[in-house]
Amino acid sequence: MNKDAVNIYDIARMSGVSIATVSRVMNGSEKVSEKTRKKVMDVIGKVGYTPNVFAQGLGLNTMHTVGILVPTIADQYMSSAVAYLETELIKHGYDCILGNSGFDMEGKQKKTEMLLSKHIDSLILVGSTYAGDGSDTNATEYIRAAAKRVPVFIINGNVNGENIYASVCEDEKAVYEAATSMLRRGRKNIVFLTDSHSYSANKKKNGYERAMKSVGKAAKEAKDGIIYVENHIHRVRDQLLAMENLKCDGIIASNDMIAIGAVKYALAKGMDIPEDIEIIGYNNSTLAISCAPEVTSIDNHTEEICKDTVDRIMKILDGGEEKLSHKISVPCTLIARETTM
Amino acid sequence: MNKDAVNIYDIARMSGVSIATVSRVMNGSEKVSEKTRKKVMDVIGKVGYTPNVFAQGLGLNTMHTVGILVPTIADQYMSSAVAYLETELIKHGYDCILGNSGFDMEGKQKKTEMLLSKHIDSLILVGSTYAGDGSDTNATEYIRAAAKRVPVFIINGNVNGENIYASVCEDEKAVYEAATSMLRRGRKNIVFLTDSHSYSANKKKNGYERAMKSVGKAAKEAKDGIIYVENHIHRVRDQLLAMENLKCDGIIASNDMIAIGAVKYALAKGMDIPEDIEIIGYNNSTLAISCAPEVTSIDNHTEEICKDTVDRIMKILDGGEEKLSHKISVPCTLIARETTM
DNA sequence: AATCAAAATGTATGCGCTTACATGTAAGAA
DNA sequence: TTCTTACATGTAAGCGCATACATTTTGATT
Repeated sequence: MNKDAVNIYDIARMSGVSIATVSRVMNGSEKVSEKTRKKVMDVIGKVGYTPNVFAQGLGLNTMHTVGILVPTIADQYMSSAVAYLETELIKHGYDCILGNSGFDMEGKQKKTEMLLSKHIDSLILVGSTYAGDGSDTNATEYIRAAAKRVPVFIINGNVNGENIYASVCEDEKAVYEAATSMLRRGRKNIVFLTDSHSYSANKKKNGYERAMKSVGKAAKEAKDGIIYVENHIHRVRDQLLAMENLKCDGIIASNDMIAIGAVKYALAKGMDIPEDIEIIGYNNSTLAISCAPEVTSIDNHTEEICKDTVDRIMKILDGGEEKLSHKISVPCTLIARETTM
Repeated sequence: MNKDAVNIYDIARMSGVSIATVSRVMNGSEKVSEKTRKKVMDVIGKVGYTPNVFAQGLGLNTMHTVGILVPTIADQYMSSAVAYLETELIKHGYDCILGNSGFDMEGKQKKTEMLLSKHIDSLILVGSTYAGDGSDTNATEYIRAAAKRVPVFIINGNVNGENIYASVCEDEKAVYEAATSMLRRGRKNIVFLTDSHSYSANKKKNGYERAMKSVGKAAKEAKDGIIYVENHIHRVRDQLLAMENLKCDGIIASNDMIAIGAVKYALAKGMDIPEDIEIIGYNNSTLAISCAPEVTSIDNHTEEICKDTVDRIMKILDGGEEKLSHKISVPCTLIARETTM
């Protein structure tokens, strides 16, 4: 069906040179006289030749392509990250192939295989480097395997190993500070809502627990303040409404979707926001400002992290094997809105 | 960097057969004795051989890959469409390559080239088949060019031509009915908010205009009810607030983001929703329920359309050249929530 | 004009795979 | 046992390109 028809031999014949010369022209080699270059380019311009990437790849074993793996693209955070990454990669002449893995190990593994089989030059994993069930045992095994083939970059996840590089945001600190500021404003019962056991979710939980302990709560009490919910506005609301002895005046959520569920809960309870209850979301996504009241949220600088990640990829791919630090951290920023005092 | 090392010759040698036999085993040819098949599979299982897709593609000129082009993946509608498409394509053994084109013609054209150069078996365009400025002159030229190479499928867009297939939703009708129902409830001043000149946006505008005319409004008046805004919650709100002589008791928006901007406007004005003003969004996305009050929205059945599109692609790719209708329509559904009576 | 270095161009090989065609082999028929 | 046939396997060509190496051309120098 896809018939390119015109190949390098055609161009060579039509412009009266050898295929080597055509190849040189295509690749901008400097060992071509201006005259023949022009001659060849004219022919190409006329008949519209595009090199066959398969043939190129076969010889060079590279396709100038980066694979991006996300658990699901139908998520604000993921899709915006992909958009940033793609924009940045294009600038450097790289295309990207997307893999939508789902949250389960098997999907991730299969999609990683798929991407590798397409001879990507590097692999980017966005978020969720853990299996959905929280197990970590061999969850990272497939990542290490991938890293034997191409450099692997992880955005907001963490796996140590040869040829693996991570860019993370300081989630632990951000949640700790958010919780601490609530405490400072006199909140007594703060809970943390999350739907995930991902690396990043765990960091947030740690930040929450640390803040709770810092005001004298027992470890168990701090842990009990963590409530697992589904990543769905109405389900969060309903789950909280169903918890009869839930008494809280502060909520921190691991993403904005959940935070909005919390807002709906508070509204359903007839509480005043932020007087009766403060709520802080995460990711500072469009969702945060779509709600009324608009939700205070922690911005994790996705764009910055993505840009930085691409820069580092290029350092490895283009440039020499200059040593890169295997992990960099970016601080988060609290964006105050109407759900906090 | 990416060293597969083990190739078909290795496997052939290790299992004491010819490369042709290995190839037959890999491709499930029936002309292989059970014994040798097993022998080869054992070796493959042991050393982990994966065929080089370049080499395969060179010979076969297909990569079992479909290209998906979106103006931007950082958009609820687009990203969910991509997720549906990808899920469906995988089931049929096809991978997908994503192209993020931007809304301008040049980007679309370049990205289309990129995707085609990757030897996709088919191209899917999601939404926005028009140039951002509303011009249509040669906007569709690149699509027709692409269609000469592979079958092109358009989701929620419209281009006629050989080898081009479109799946659209009945936007015109949906908006007409939404507006009509508002009118029936006694609304006098209904406006339509949009940020786009896309095919689908134009259909919605037509539906609005038709509804207005049906209650005796002049053509000009109907046209004046269409207000162009930016696709950003706060900017929509501010733009509406800035229109001093805007008096309306009904708003229909071409997507949920804009609808929420309208909600914010109404709230800022101190209006009661839906008593003083009714608001209807479009796409029935997560945004619609993230707002308070939750926004009535028109569901355009993205999942259904995507599934259907993939089915049709497969009919063409796998099956024979059975004739497909070049355009199918799916009706929309109004999901009533708190912003309408 | 003769010489030589540098620049331009051409030739030929290999990348890993699929597949048409050639060859070999085992089972059934005579 | 010998021939036939169907089935199993092997051989080799070609997909389109980049590139090392070989060859030719150019132009500067003597």
